[in-house]
Amino acid sequence: MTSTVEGPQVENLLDAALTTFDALGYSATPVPAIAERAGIAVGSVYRYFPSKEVLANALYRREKQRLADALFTGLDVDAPADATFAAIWERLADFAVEHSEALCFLELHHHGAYLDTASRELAASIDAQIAALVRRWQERGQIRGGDPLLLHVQAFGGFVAVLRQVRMCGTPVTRAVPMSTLEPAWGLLSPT
Amino acid sequence: MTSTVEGPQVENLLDAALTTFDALGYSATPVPAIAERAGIAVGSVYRYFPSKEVLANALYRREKQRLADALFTGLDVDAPADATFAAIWERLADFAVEHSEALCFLELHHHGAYLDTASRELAASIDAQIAALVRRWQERGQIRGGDPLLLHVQAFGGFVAVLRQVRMCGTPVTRAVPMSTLEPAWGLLSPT
Amino acid sequence: MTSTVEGPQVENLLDAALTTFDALGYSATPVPAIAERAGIAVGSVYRYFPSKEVLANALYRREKQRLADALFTGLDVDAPADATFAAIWERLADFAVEHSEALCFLELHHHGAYLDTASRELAASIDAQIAALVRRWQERGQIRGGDPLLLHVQAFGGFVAVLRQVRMCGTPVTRAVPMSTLEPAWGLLSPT
Amino acid sequence: MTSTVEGPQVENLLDAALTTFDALGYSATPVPAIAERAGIAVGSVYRYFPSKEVLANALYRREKQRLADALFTGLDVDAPADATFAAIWERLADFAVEHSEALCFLELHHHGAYLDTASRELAASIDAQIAALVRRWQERGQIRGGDPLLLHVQAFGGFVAVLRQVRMCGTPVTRAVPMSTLEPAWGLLSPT
DNA sequence: GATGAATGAGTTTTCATTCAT
DNA sequence: TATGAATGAAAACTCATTCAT
Repeated sequence: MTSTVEGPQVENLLDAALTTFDALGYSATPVPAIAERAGIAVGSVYRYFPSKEVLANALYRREKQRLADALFTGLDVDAPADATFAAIWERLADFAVEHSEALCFLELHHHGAYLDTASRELAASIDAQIAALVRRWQERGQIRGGDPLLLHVQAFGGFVAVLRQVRMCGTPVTRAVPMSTLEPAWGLLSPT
Repeated sequence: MTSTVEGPQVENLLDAALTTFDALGYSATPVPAIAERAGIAVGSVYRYFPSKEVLANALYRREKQRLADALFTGLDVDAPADATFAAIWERLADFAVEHSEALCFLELHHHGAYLDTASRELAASIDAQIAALVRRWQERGQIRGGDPLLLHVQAFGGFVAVLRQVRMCGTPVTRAVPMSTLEPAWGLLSPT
Repeated sequence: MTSTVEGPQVENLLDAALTTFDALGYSATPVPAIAERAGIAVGSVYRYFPSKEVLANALYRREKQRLADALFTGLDVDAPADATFAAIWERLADFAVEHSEALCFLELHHHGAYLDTASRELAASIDAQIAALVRRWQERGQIRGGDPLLLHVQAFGGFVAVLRQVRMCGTPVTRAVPMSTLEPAWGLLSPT
Repeated sequence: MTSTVEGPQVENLLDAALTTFDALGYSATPVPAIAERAGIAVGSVYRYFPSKEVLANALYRREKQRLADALFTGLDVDAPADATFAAIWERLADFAVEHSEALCFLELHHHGAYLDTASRELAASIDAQIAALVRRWQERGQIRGGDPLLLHVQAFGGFVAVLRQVRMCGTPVTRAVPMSTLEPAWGLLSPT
């Protein structure tokens, strides 16, 4: 279990960090900018996290976990692949509308040099869960074959790429945009 | 036409910058690290580029153009969509084997705050060409409908995501890996 | 009104900057030298001023205003020219004893390329006030004719040149030295 | 005798240095800027002068000597003070029209930290000659008393201050402007 | 507990000077 | 002899982190 700081002030701080990291990137984000957005003093940031790096890791894990929860909590994994996949993708679309910053942050910083072991392990564990689900679908013959992890990565990577593209244009992210990727994504997975 | 610095020393410098930006990201890369990798003195970097930002933009444009050339030079755009698409994807796979750093750099920095107008315009122009090709396929009824640019972004984003995933594991990038994304990608595009 | 940074630490910093600029000149003065003399860290300089240039401008305005205040506050401008002029020159001599660095800094940097609009405007405004006084004396027939601004510049320039000469020799600046310029300066102005 | 580099290329180089130092100041002037203005390569500068400092000193001495020559060559020092002084001032005015950059350079860099012994000695020697002339006038009772060197400095400082003021405005320096300082300057010197 | 001024190591950039061609 | 690319020390400036209040 990774020790996790909690409390409303912390959430506020992580929210501010997310927005700022999303806008500027990890390295280009000054801690004072996070503090300012959070409405607290710079020094207070260090009351909650011992360093910028630890803060970023806590944020990464919060968002990664949030995303996993949003996608998989109460999901019927025994339903046919197409139904389950559609359900996941709708949840993903909702998440994208609510938390587009989080999705882009996770994707861009997935390979960040600052990620610590705990963050990498959480990411690996969640990815493994997804890969397991993909493998079940493959074993049932409901989707195409191939490395389950890479299939998931390809599908998800396409989704986030579209999200980033739309956000780049300044267009507000409505549900329709991410949902437009559902059918192509299913085409990516569905058996030949 | 954007003015471009040239010469072998410049290529060497851009190569070094590519590797370093790819490893650390733009903001986290100190100019001395680029110089060291290029085997020149820090001051010499500034003989070729007036700032780190301009250097990064020159690199972005070089790689973007290289990729476009690799994918589209001499491509038979009148062939059926599946054949042309397979041809593109094979070129993409070759490019990924040779220049995986370039692909990841382009994807990660596609929305970088430091990109200047010339870089953004080049990117937009190349993306527009690709979108035009996608639209032709749509008009011929050879692939599914939907926003051509977003379809391209989704397919391409999935490819790069897989590439990044593989590179993250430390696995050397063989041709087989990127080629494994061909069929899913075609599934993403092919009509229902 | 030009925004002005204030506070005792700022005064300390400006004092240190004055001494250092006076000794080395603006361009040859490294910011660390100012910080060291002020007894603070380099980074702290930038808490108060965003750049060396802004710092130098703030200093220029502080000294220009100080000088103007020292010379003209409560001055009886209705007295005969010779009396008023003598009063000014005595104040100038006192100022030279107390703030010889400031006088030399102002003179040497009067045409500095780094001076911003606000500084130039302040200088122009103060010079215009002085020129107006000179003109009054001319209209009363108490001094010679000619461009009032240039007359003032000639008289004042002579004063500062003497001050610089004396300082260059390492002689401490006593009141006698600047006062020795009073009669020649009045000769410069007095009617033929 | 100070060793002096000579030749047309050297003159050209010193001319370029003068213009650039006058515009930017010694410290803020890059050697490449001088070379560019001289129309030669940077490396060639070092063929004539071993360092920027030596170059600046050579320039200082050339201009100081030129000025002295212009003012005093063939001057009738036995004529009455007023006549001799007027002659000097006319020569000074001519010099100002032809070489305003040189006058300002000399004045501004008169106390420059980079001046070497030879330059300081030349300056001292020339100033001493002038002071001697002033003393002769005083002994003849043709001008006011006081320290002859400081009297000269005051008169000359006023002249250059006017010149700088006019140049700052961008006005071209016509002969009328410096000549307007003659009468005030004589007033400064003339006996009470 | 919160604050934000202070710190100084680290970053980008400049430029006097050298030297291979 | 002239060149101008290369060098690297030093300058301006940033920012993660600390700590007195």
